[in-house]
Amino acid sequence: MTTFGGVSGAHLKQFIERVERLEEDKANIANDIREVFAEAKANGFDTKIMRQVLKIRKMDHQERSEQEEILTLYLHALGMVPRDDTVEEAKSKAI
Amino acid sequence: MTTFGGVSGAHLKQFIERVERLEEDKANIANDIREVFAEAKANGFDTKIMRQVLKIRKMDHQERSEQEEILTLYLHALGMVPRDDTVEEAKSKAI
Amino acid sequence: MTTFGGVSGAHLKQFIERVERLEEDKANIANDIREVFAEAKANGFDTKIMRQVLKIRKMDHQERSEQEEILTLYLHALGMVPRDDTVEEAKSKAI
Amino acid sequence: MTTFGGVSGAHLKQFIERVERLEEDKANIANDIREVFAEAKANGFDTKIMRQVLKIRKMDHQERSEQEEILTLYLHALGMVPRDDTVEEAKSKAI
DNA sequence: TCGCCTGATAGTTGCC
DNA sequence: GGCAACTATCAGGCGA
Repeated sequence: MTTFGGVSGAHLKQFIERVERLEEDKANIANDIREVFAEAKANGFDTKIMRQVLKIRKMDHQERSEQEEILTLYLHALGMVPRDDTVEEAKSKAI
Repeated sequence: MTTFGGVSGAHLKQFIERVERLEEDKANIANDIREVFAEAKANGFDTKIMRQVLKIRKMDHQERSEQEEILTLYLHALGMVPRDDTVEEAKSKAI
Repeated sequence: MTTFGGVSGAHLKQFIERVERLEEDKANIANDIREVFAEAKANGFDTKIMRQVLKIRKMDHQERSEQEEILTLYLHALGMVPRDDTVEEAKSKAI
Repeated sequence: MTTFGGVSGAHLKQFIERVERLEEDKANIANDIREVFAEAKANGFDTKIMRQVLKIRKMDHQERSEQEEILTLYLHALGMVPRDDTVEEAKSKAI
């Protein structure tokens, strides 16, 4: 294997190309999102407001995640290591 | 269908949720990219250099795209509306 | 000196106004640029092509900068901390 | 003079380079602004809040400009073509 | 002239 | 904690 200063060129190339493929996928999805907004706009929706809605919903989810995290902390503090389904159960009750 | 102020809630919800699903996919891919960098780092590669390599490769691609675009612009400016294969031909000569 | 909550109003005002003056200068230059484009357009030049030319020239400069940077990174990675004139020498050979 | 398809290369080059010089100036000013923020930060100011202050002041100016514009419109509508100092006088009274 | 759309800019998040 | 990449917002330019 070709190496320069102890660096494997082939191995490096693998990593570089994996990142490039993933970034291509990410760019494609970004395009898809743009298309959804365009379609919504064509249907008379205000994209700026849609973005605000998305932001608020995201914050809600984050808040919920933080609450779940706090719940887990409490359970640990109480010596009650939560099984996943316990947390699920607790969450469903909390809703 | 339920509407508020002439806005279809159901229709809007469709768009919002489509965007949310796509953004979730995008976030997952961003995570994958982070993991690839972490793995490369664990294999002794310098992520700073990797990022630089990626940046240069990206700029190369962009520059090629830009130059193809300006070629098309020139052809239009000269009244030579390019058929696709004409552009392909010109590009291959330019290389 | 007047302070509110330990914040010096006068001192803050100095900074704010310096930024505002600079932003005014920046806006003026943006206007100058617009005027140059308008003048070029009045002389029959296609501004779209001009912008494309500018973009490519900018990318050329950036790419050169990026490549110099990665050369420096590589030299460091190889334990060859570059003196400035060494880099200059290497770059001139690379050209 | 060299021309391609009726396009003067030399003339175009003049415009391109004028724009590039102006953009360089603009970039320099942007750097200056960044330095002012850095200096303010080093003096204990919160740059995020500073930016908000700047935004609010900018909106105030815009609001004032709009009011001046409306005043001018009214004066015209009344057959009173405003001399500049008249407007200045009216504005100072309005404050 | 108005609306769209792309490019510039400001803000946020993640990395070092 | 500072810095850089990325994202979202905004304004100017273009075409209908």
